Amino acid sequence: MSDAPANTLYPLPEDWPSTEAEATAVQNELRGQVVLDEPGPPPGAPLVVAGVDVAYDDERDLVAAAAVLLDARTLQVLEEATAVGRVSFPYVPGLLAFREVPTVLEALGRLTAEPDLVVCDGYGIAHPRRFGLASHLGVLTGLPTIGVAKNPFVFRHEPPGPRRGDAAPLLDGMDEVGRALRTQAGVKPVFVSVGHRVTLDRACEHTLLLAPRYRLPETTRAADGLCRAALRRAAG
DNA sequence: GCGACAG
DNA sequence: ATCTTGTCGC
Repeated sequence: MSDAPANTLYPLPEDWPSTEAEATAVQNELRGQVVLDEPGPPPGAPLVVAGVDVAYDDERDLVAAAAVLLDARTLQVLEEATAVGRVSFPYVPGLLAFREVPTVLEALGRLTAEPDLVVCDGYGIAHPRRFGLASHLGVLTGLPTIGVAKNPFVFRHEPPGPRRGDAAPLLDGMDEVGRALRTQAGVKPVFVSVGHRVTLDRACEHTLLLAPRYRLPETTRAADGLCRAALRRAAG
């Protein structure tokens, strides 16, 4: 019972860093592996989309991750997986991946099917070194990924229009690295960016299709509920 | 030096 | 992220 199934599908790199200096060096090294010239899975197609999220109990040094598979067309949950581990990295803005990725990879590896797209909490290339959580998870798994964040990070933006689907660019100089996207009329936008192997246009289309009723994508909502439950179960 | 800062 | 009750509204 104490032996978890080996994660041969999405192994954690052996040179996983433990200091901030090592972590930023890893980001600068891996950022070149992000693929930005693939369109990614077509929005509206009968895809299997994964949502991943993590919950923490710093007091007990516990972290719980969840990976959930949804039918992109019906938004019904197809499969759920969780993993519990120790908090291995402090929260440092810009280094979130080193806190979340190890346990997320474990949860993803426990799924019996591979998703066509992974939706992450946080940013992809809209990041100080263009290598946020979603891009990191994409490069390590090879899967198409996008980031849907709840709050602004390093890039400012104009307020998007009031209607569902309205968006405003997150600009890094001349580059549009993400979008503030209104998923519900009159509700605070979410912040979408490309992770790996998906265009920004499609990332936003997927986000809208996954959020027909609430501000956040159903993938994120499902994963959030599951990792919180897993954490409570692990903590007591 | 000071503030800002995904989860 | 997390600490946290009730309350307004569909």
